[in-house]
This record gives sequence, C-alpha cells and structure tokens, in this order.
Amino acid sequence: MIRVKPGETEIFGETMRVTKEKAAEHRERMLYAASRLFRERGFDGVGIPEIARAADLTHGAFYTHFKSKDALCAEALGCAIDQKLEPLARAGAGPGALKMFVNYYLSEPQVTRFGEGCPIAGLGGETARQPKAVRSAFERALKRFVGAVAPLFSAKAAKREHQKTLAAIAMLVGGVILARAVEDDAYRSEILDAVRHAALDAAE
Amino acid sequence: MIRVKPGETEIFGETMRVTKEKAAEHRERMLYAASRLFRERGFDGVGIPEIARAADLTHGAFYTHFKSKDALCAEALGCAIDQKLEPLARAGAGPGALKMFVNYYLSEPQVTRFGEGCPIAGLGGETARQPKAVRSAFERALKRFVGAVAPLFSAKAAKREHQKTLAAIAMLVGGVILARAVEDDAYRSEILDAVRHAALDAAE
DNA sequence: TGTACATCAGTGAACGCGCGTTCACTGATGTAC
DNA sequence: TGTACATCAGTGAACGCGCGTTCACTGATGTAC
Repeated sequence: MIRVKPGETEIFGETMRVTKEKAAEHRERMLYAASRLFRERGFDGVGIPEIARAADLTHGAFYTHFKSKDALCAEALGCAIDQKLEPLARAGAGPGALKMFVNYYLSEPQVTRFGEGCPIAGLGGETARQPKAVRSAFERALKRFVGAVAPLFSAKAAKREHQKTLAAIAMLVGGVILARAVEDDAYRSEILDAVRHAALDAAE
Repeated sequence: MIRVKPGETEIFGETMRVTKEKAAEHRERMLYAASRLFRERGFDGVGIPEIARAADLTHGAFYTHFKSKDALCAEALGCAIDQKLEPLARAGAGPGALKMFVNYYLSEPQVTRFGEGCPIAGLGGETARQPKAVRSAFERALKRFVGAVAPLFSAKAAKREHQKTLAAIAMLVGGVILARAVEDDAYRSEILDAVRHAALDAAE
C-alpha cells in the first residue's frame, strides 16, 4: 500500500538513523518507562504511544525493539523485579534483615508510589488475565522473589485477635491472587497449601 | 442533533416499553452479568455493550438503569460480595467453621472460576486504580468480608519453613494490594500493621 | 584514509477496531378521567 | 370498566476517542573496497 507517492512533499522528522549505542539506550528507556508505567496504571492502562513518548520516541520506533505489547509486558515484569531485588540481595540475611525487609515492603513509598513499588503486588491481580508469555514472566519473577526472601525467615510469637484476622485475610487474598496469576499447577498448589496451613495455624 | 428525520423509513426493534417488573428484572440481569464478568475479566476487560448483551438488551438500555460504567462497577462489587457472604452467614461460627471456610476459600472452583470467585481477590489489584466511587464500594465490601470472617478465628500452632515463607509472601502481597485498594487511611494503616506483625510473628 | 552504498532505527500517516456515552425515536405501559 | 394520552424502557445509529499494529519513507550509520 503506497501512502506517500514519490515526489510529493512531506515533512519528516530531522534525525533518523542513530548509533547502535543510542538505539540500545532507546530500547532500555522504553523498557524502564514501561516497567514504571505498567506498575502505576496497569497493563491495560498504558498504551504503546505513551510508553514511546515517555522515552522521547514515537510509537513506530517501539516495534523495532519489541515484538508486541505483550512481549514488553513480560519483559517489563522481569525488569521491575530486578530493580526490587537488587537492594535486597545487597543487604544480605543478617539478624534483623527480616524486620527491615517487612518494614520496607509495607512502607509508605512502597505502598503509595505504585510506579516504584513491587510488581508482584502491583500487577499480580491482572496478570491472571494476561496471555501465557506475561504469566510465565510473572511466575519467574515471583519465584525469584520467594528465593530472595526465604533466607530472611527463621522464628517468633503471636498477638491480638482482630489484627490476626486482618493479616489472615490479606494472606488469603494474596494467596488467591498469586495462585491465579501463576501458570505452573504444582506451584499453585504449593502456594495454596502454604496459605491454607498458615491461615489455620494463625488461629493457633 | 437530528439523526433520523421524521418520515424517513427506519427499522426499529419490535418490543419497546416494558412493565416495571420486567424493567427491574432487566436492571438486575445487567448487575449480575456485570458482577460475574468484571470478576472474570476485570473492570477494563468488559464493555457496556457486552454487559447489556449478556442481559439480552442493547447498550442504550444500560443508561436508563445506571449513571455510568463506574457506578455499575461500584454496585457490582457490592452485589458480588453479597453473593459470597450469604452462605458464610448461613453456616454460622461453630467449631470447624474456620477450617471449612479456609478450605472453601482456597478451593479449586473458588480459585479457577473467576466469575464466581471472591471479588476482593479478583478485583482487589485493579481497584487501586479505579475512581473514588469504586474504591469506596470496595472498601465497604472488604469491611463486610472482614466482619463476617472475624468470628471464625480463635487458636492453633506452626509448621514447615518454605511453606511459612510462601504464606508470609502471600500475606505481604495481599496486604499491599488491599492497602492500595482501600480509601480510608486509618484502615490502610490497620491492614499494614496487622500484616507487619503477622509476618514478623510468622518467623517465630 | 576516502568513497560508495547497503543497512536499519526512527517517523508519522493510516488501518480496523471497540470503547463509553448521547440521543431521536418507538410504542406498550400505566394513569387520569 | 372504557378511553385518551403522558410516561418512559428500550433501540440502534452516531459521536469522539484511543488503542495495537503496519508500512512507505528518510537519512545517518557503518561497512566493504
């Protein structure tokens, strides 16, 4: 389909091809913008034009770097979990590390600044309705998250009643959201079993 | 703006006005369809035309019953939580009620059949990005859910390590999702505090 | 190092599509007499 | 109970809009000689 006939005067942008370095940087800028924007507004809440704009490019350039929006969603999940796990890995698993992590995870910025928050929490709900590639990426991110947090756990005791109910409900809700988001049936059962036992044990 | 000039021949549907009873039934059909479809595919995943179609109506009829899509989203949340709490209230709080509830909540149908599942789990993630009216409705639903589940909790003990990590992560994720979805700052703090303490206690 | 030219990152118009909402119109319901 | 007519639930075309994706085209980069 010929849209612009040769000879017709058309105004085009000024700079076109760009060094390989610049191109790689453009790709990275789009990926980081997507990683932030998806967490902020959800997969359905951000379009390709906006992501390209956030990286100072036009939507057409997007497709030289990514196969599709779904491919970007998947890659953005990995990028986001990388960002979140980096400081966790650096902190190590010394005494008090669990407390620091839990306090951080539930801190004001983590909870209110969606774009910089945990992608598991921010996108876990809607991931269940995303195509295979995105769900796979989410599952990989979740497993890495679990792997990074596991060393922090060892031992402690119980508190008030209403608090325990609230915490148990957060766990039930979180459990269902994670189970739904995950692809691997065995892993789903593992999550559900863990939550089931913990919820029943929480009632001591 | 006149679209159809008087005198022009236009083919219209056959039955138009309907008894008040029928109209009320139509409204309810749309509400139930929305309650199911939103849980299945998310607020952004279903359009007014589809909801109307699911209730054997056309999209125009929708606006005689609901002010907007947002208003429907809010009302559908209430409708969904009604459905979920009804059997819970009927079952009462006898011994073993907690176990029954937890087993039910994490059961195959509850987890895999989104449309009939818990709206807190199914829509909690994206509610955080919805307008005020929807978030208020979600908060009301959550509080009713907590109120209904609270009587089931009393006392028990602990188990394996990896399970505890998984359960704690489900709780953290669930906690952040709920905290983000809720409007009332005090309630958000309560949720986060409860999860914080429970997560730290889980490490015993 | 200098020149010729193929490569390809980026542009922006255009595609088909479905969204939420509005509105002129219809005609049975339901009411006033 | 019977008649006249206002009400209003429902229809479907149309609105403006933004989406994901494609593609003809540009022109600097990068390479082959």
